[in-house]
Amino acid sequence: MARPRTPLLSRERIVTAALQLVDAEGLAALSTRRLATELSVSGPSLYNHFATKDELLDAVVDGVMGEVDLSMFARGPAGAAVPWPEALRDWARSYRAALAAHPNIVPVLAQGPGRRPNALRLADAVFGCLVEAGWPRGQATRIGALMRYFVAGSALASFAAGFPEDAGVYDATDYPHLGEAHRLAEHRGAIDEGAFETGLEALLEGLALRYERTVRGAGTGGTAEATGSVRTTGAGTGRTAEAPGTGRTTGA
Amino acid sequence: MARPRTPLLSRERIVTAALQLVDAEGLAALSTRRLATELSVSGPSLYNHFATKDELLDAVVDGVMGEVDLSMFARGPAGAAVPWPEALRDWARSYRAALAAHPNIVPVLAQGPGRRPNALRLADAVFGCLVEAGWPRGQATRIGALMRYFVAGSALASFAAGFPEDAGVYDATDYPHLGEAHRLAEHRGAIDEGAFETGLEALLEGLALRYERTVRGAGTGGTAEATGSVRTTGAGTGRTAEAPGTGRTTGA
DNA sequence: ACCTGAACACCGTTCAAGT
DNA sequence: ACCTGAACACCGTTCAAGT
Repeated sequence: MARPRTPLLSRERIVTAALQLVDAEGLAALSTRRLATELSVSGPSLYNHFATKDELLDAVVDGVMGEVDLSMFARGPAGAAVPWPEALRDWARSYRAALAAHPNIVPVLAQGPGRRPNALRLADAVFGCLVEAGWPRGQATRIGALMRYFVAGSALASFAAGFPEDAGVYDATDYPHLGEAHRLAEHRGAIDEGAFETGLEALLEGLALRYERTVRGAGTGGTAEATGSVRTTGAGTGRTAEAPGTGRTTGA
Repeated sequence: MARPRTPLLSRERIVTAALQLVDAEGLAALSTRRLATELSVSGPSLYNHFATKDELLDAVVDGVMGEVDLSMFARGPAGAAVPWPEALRDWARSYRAALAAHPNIVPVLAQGPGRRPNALRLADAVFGCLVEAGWPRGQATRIGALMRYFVAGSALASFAAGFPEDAGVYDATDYPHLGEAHRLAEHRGAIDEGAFETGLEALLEGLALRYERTVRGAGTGGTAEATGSVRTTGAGTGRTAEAPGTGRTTGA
C-alpha cells in the first residue's frame, strides 16, 4: 500500500464519517481507531489530515453550526431589518433544529465558539442585530448568552426521555406527583418541542417588556446609537436590578 | 496487603474524590486508574464498591443534585404555599448555583433524572408545585422542562469564557460586531450571572403572562383541580399555539 | 468482604518506513 | 504527500489469588 495515486481520505470525508458515528452511537464511540476502521484505513492515517482528535471534533462541531440559518439578521434590499424579536425567534428555531439533529455533539458545541468561524459568525450576527435595535451593548451580550443557554439546554438531551419508562421507578411515597412519569419517554418529541416553544415565547415576551422599560422608555428610540447606559426605570418590578459590574462592559 | 482490618475505601470517599478530580481537571481526567491512584489504592479496588464507572458517575451526579434547595416547594405551617413564580425563581437560583459549582459534570447531569433519587425528588417537587398552583399537567410538564433547559444551559459552560482572549481572532471584516469580544473572558463571572438573571426574569414574566391568559383567564381559579384543557384565548398574541399532540399528555 | 497483580481488549499519538 | 505497522503510555473491566 503506502501512498495511493489518489488520496483515500480528505478532511471532508473524515468529518462526515465522524458525525455519522457520533449521531449513531454517541460521543464515546468516536475513537480515532474506530473512525479509521469505518473509513477502511489504518488509525494513524487520520493524523495526515488533523493534528489531534480535538481538532477533528472542532471541525465536526463547526460543520453543525454552519447549518444554522442566519439570514434573518441580514438587511433587506431597502436596508430594512427584521424586528429583533422576530429575528431572534426564527434564529432560535433554526439553531435548535440544527443541534437537535445531532444531540450527542451538543456538550462539545456548548463550550463556546472558540476559534470556530461558523460559531463566531453566529455570535456576531446575534449581537449586531440586538445592538442595531437599540439594546445597550451590555444587555445585548447578556441576551446573546441567555438565548444560547436556552437553546443549548433544550438540545443537550431530551427532558422527556430522561425519565425511565419503567413505572416501578416512581414510588408514590417518594415521588407523589410522578405517577404518570413513565409515559413521558413515549411522547418525547412533542413534549420537548412544546417545552421549547413555550419557553421561547415566554423569553421573548419577557425581553419585550424589558425593552420597553429600558430602551424605548429611556428615549434612545431604537436607533443604532445606543448609549450603553441602562436606566432601570423606577416603574420596573424591582427585580430587574443589574448584575454588579456589567453595566457597560465589553461587546459581544 | 489484601484485605485490611478496616476497609480502605467507601462509596462516599470514592464519590468525594471523584468529584474533586472532575472539578479540578475535567471529566476526561476521571479514569478509574487515576482515581484509584488518588485514593492510594489499586485500580480494580473500586469495583468492590461500584459495578461500573457509570454507576460511580451516577452517584457523583446525584450528590450534586442533592445540594439543590427544594424547601421553597414545601408548605408552610398553616398549609400555605409560596407563590409559584417566587418558588421557581428561588429554586432556579439554587439549582444553578449547585451546577455552576461543578460545571464539568453538567453534561452528564443534564441527561435527565434516570433512576437517581435526588433528581427524581427535584422533578417531583417542581411538577407538584406547578400543578397545585393550577397549571394544567401538560403545561406543568413543559415548564419543568424549559426551566431545566435554561438552568442546565447556563451552567454547562461559561458563555463569556467561550470567546478567546486573543484579540487577533476577531477579524473586523469577518465579524464586524465582535471588536470587544476578546475582553469577555475577563468579566466572565459577572456576564454569566447577569445573563442568567436577565433570562430568569424574562422567563418568569413571560410565564406569568401565560398564566393569566390560560389558567386564571380559564376560570379554574388556581385551585388544585386543574382541568388539563388549555383555552388559548383569542386575546393572545397568536403565537402561543400549542405544539401538536401535547394538549393533555402525561404528567411530570 | 475487600484488596492485589496479571491479563484482555481497547484508547490517542508518535515515528520510521514505504511509495 | 499520504498511507502503513510497530510501539508507547494510557484506558475499563475481569479474574484468580490472597487474607
